[in-house]
Amino acid sequence: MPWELKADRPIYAQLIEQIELKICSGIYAPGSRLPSVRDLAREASVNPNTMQRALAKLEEDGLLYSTRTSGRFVTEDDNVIYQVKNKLAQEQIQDFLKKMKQLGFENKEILSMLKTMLEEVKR
Amino acid sequence: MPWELKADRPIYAQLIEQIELKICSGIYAPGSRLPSVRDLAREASVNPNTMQRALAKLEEDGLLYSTRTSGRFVTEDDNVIYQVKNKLAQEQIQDFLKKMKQLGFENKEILSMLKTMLEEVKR
DNA sequence: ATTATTGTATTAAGCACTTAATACAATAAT
DNA sequence: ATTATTGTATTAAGTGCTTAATACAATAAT
Repeated sequence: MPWELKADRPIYAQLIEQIELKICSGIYAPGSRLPSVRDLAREASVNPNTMQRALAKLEEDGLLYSTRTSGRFVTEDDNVIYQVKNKLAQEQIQDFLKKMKQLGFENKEILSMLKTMLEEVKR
Repeated sequence: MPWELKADRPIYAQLIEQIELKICSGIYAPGSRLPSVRDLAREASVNPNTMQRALAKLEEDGLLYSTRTSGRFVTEDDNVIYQVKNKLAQEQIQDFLKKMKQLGFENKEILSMLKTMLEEVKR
């Protein structure tokens, strides 16, 4: 999964989101080591400072921790990850429902449109 | 519905979205006149230039049109609105599903979580 | 005709984000 | 001990967003 960075939002915020996703989905496994700031920055075609900023935030949230020179690691605490994963999911659902209702769709419509989309994606 | 503007994204982009929503949901009815740029800007606590920028974009998309001095109006073309409404809905659904899958949820889970949330909101 | 209101354009300043270049601090590897 | 790699910090410059102040253009209302 490559890095997807759009210009309509601060890059550091997008980096936070995408790294969060990779941790919650297990792509970055608990306890595993991340590439170095410099490597991650190169990978994402981003300035190291920008990547550092994103990582610092995730560290603040407890998803990552860093040791002085051996690198930066995903937390081993499964519970922290689980909590974040569910928090993000709840937010996604609520935001989605809010937007759809603002657009003027009813619960039934939302559900049926979603089901339709799920069927289509299967194929 | 008041104006909700967060600091994590360009204001003009948020204005575009929210006005789009109001048009698609009929809060701003087809053919109806919008408040003036200055009034809208005051209403949203935003600089007139910023509001102007958002309106210009919506005009470009065909949702609005302006006459020199009698103001700015929502298009009378129901079809244009319908198209935009559905395009936005499709985007919402796809983005939502993408994020949820990246988080590691299966179709079944997504559907059941959504249903649960819909039940809760009812109350 | 005059006035007020509309959309529109311009210029300048402040701010946050981003990049760039560089340096320092700590320690694992040698 | 030395070296390389790690995270971290600093300073400066460029860019885009936002605000502010102002002016102009067109026309509906009077």
